[in-house]
Amino acid sequence: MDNVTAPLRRDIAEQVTARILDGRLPAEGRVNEVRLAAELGVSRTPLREALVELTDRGLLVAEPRRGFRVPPLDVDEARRLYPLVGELEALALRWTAPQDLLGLADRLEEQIDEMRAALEQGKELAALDDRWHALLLSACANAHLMRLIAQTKPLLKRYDVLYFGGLDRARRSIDEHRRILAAIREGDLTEGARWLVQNWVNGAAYLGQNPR
Amino acid sequence: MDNVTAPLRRDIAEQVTARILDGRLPAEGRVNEVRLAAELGVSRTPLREALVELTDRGLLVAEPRRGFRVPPLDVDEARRLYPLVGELEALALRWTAPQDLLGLADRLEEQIDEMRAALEQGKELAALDDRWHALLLSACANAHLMRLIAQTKPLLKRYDVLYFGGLDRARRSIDEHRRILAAIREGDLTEGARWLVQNWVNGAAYLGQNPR
DNA sequence: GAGCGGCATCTTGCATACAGAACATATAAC
DNA sequence: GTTATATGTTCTGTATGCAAGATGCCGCTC
Repeated sequence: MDNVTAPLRRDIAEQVTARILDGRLPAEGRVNEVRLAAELGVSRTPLREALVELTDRGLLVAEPRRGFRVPPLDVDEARRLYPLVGELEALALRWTAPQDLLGLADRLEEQIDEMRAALEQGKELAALDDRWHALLLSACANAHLMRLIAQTKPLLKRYDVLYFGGLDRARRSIDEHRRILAAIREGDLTEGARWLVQNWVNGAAYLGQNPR
Repeated sequence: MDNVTAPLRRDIAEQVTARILDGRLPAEGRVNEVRLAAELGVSRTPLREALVELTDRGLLVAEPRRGFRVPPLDVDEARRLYPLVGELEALALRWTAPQDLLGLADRLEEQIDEMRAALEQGKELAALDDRWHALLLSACANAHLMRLIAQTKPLLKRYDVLYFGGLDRARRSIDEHRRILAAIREGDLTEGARWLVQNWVNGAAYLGQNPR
């Protein structure tokens, strides 16, 4: 698919994103361009292009003459981000052709079964959950909406460390997925969208207390 | 407020955006970095940072080893963008504190009156319309949603040239604004959001035929 | 006349260089 | 002891340099 060599700033943006999400670039900390460039084995030029990109997505903030900073963790921000992603995904669901969704239904069900199995075995569900939502939205033709979703979701990952859902949350989420699937099979996308929003709003409900 | 000097890429991004919107950088055309940098009187480094930014916002596309291109005009894209902006603004309206909206009501009404006066004098309404929507959303506290809106709206401006609404559309739009304001005063944000979506969806309805 | 190959040129992508602003440390004044 | 100031260092923001891939032109072949 991608037969041409991707520009370096793409890799760099991913690596810097990973460092922000796992805390190697700590919240509130400033980004030292020369040091980071050295660690990544690249020069400052493509690094800065990547940093500009991440700034536009909200993963960094730029302060003139002071470079780039990792924004502070803010539970209030997280409580707003979960519903935002929920509404964006709901929109994408409502704007997907119902017959395309029906074509995905069997695979969506399979993945729900996999999640139940993983839950019983005590495995981590986050990756499976991401995959399910990605499949659900895979038929949405609104490229710009999909771009907004892709750019917003990483912001949430910063708060996964605060996330104390446990089994309770997992069971509830799987149940919500089943309801979304049922609504799709009945052709009621409005109902499906409602449960999709719920799925994300409930996610926010399981956020921990103020982290600082 | 902004007592520090803004980085050069901010100005450049604005100027390049202007050139895309008014056609000095034509659709389908490639961006020649050395020429554009010379015309703007800057070097390629901050120019490229600006181009990366605009690419992330969808105003440009990047092709590896071929630089940046202005994406083609696509009426289907426009027909999807108008409702998208509508839904985003509706979300912002629903997530604004009702009392804050009430505080804006008088000014919103004044601006509607200005628009009516401008309409009778045959003046251009686009700028007034932009200002009204900006005021309407000015109290929304969801920074990330506001960022998405700010990044998406410029994409629409590319299609203003295709826009043949005329007086009919203008009158209808002003009426929709009045209904939004009435809903705000009644405290019915759901109803206001519905009309706000309508306002944008109707905008798309006035798009011209296929441009190519 | 149409298609193809080779060569010169142009352009991008990345690396490096440099000037000025921000920062830190230490010294001086009170 | 605390605050202010001076100065050297660090870091960012922008400009410039360079190598490799893309583009275009010319002539050749059929």
